[in-house]
Amino acid sequence: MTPRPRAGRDPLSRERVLRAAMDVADAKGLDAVTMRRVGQALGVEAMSLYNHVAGKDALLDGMADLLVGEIETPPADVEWKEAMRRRAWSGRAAVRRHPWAPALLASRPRVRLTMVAYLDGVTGCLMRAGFSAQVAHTAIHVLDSRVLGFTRDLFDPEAQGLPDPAILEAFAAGALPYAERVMEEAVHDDDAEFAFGLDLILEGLERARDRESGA
Amino acid sequence: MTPRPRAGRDPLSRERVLRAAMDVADAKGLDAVTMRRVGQALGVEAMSLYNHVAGKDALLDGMADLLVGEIETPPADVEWKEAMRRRAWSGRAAVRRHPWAPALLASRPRVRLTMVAYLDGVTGCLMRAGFSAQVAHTAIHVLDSRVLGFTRDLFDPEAQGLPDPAILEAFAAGALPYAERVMEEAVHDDDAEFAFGLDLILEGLERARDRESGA
DNA sequence: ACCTGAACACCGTTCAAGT
DNA sequence: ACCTGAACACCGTTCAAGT
Repeated sequence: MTPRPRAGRDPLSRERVLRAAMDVADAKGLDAVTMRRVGQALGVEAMSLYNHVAGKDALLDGMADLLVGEIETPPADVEWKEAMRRRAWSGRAAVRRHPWAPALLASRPRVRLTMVAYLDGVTGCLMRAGFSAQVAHTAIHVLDSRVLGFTRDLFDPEAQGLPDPAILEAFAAGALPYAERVMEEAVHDDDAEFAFGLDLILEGLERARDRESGA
Repeated sequence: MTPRPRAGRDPLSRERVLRAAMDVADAKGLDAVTMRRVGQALGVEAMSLYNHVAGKDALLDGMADLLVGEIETPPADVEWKEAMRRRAWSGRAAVRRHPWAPALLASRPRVRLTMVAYLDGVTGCLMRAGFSAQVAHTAIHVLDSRVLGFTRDLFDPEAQGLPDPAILEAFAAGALPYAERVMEEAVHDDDAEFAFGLDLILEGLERARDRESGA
């Protein structure tokens, strides 16, 4: 006697809306993700989506969150290089599945909690392996742009506008311990970090070159 | 007796249209770049822009080109590390001036000639310093995402759709000699390159860590 | 509680018309 | 040769109305 949802169709949900949006993006590109078209993919009018998503912007944020969620998080006891490799390859595979990912992530005006959580995981992995907060911070900038390209100076309180309240809550709850340590312990000299990361890569390149021609 | 352009206003031009679009993006963000608003910034109706730009997409491509053009190209006799640093810092400064740059570059569906030319310059700098095409190729992937994030596998003929005819012309004219050598000489094993670049960075990080804690 | 239809302001683009 | 006004199809979003 419970009122059945209309003939054969599964009921809408935030999850289903976001998945449909990702499907549309996979099939026809990011620009094809319109409220009307996502609705159409679900057999529903565009306006129905607003019952499950605040608007287009929230829909895009939700897609970004699901995307970051597709990156494997290796258990804490995996050796650090192996863990970094798994994450990197997993992120790369996600971008392969969803070629619109870099454009989407680059277009999001605000850092999302999912992104900070992801970076917190990376930071933790490095710091448990003996990296200082300073070097871990640089490592993130170097490694991350390599895979997803959504790194900004997440840990610099002055670098962004008003942060997502959910991020502040997570910090207050102690849910992002490594991110917190980076904020407290690392010197936020953007230029120095950039120079450091750059030299680090350049030294690696030079060694690779000499190894190749020398041996 | 030459018919004067309308009272006081400079005549429109492709250059002026693109500059106005960049100004709008600088001031109000990339989403604010609409034909109507760019026209407004020039004191003109939106439809006038079509006399100087094929459409919105061409306008965005033009913005991307101007952006890449803002990156300094050091003379060929500058020592390679110094040249790489100058380019990197210059690109970084461009992104600082135009925060919408990563989103714009990530959103362009096709590689532009300006981008290939830029990468050709980088490749040349490295190869003149003794790098193999293989290592130079990897170097580009590693270095470039660090700064602008527009690297894709430019040199793999199968990796993209139909390339811009202007790019093919430039190749045919021998204007991109280093890009050509990379296409011919480098093995296009994307996975192997990714692994190599990743290990290169990881080794660098490990060394930085040991240097810090050891000394 | 969830979905809809009509409406509004805005978008890219076409085209015939102006000068 | 360049600019314009009106028009078209499409967009995100609001809101009153349906069930």
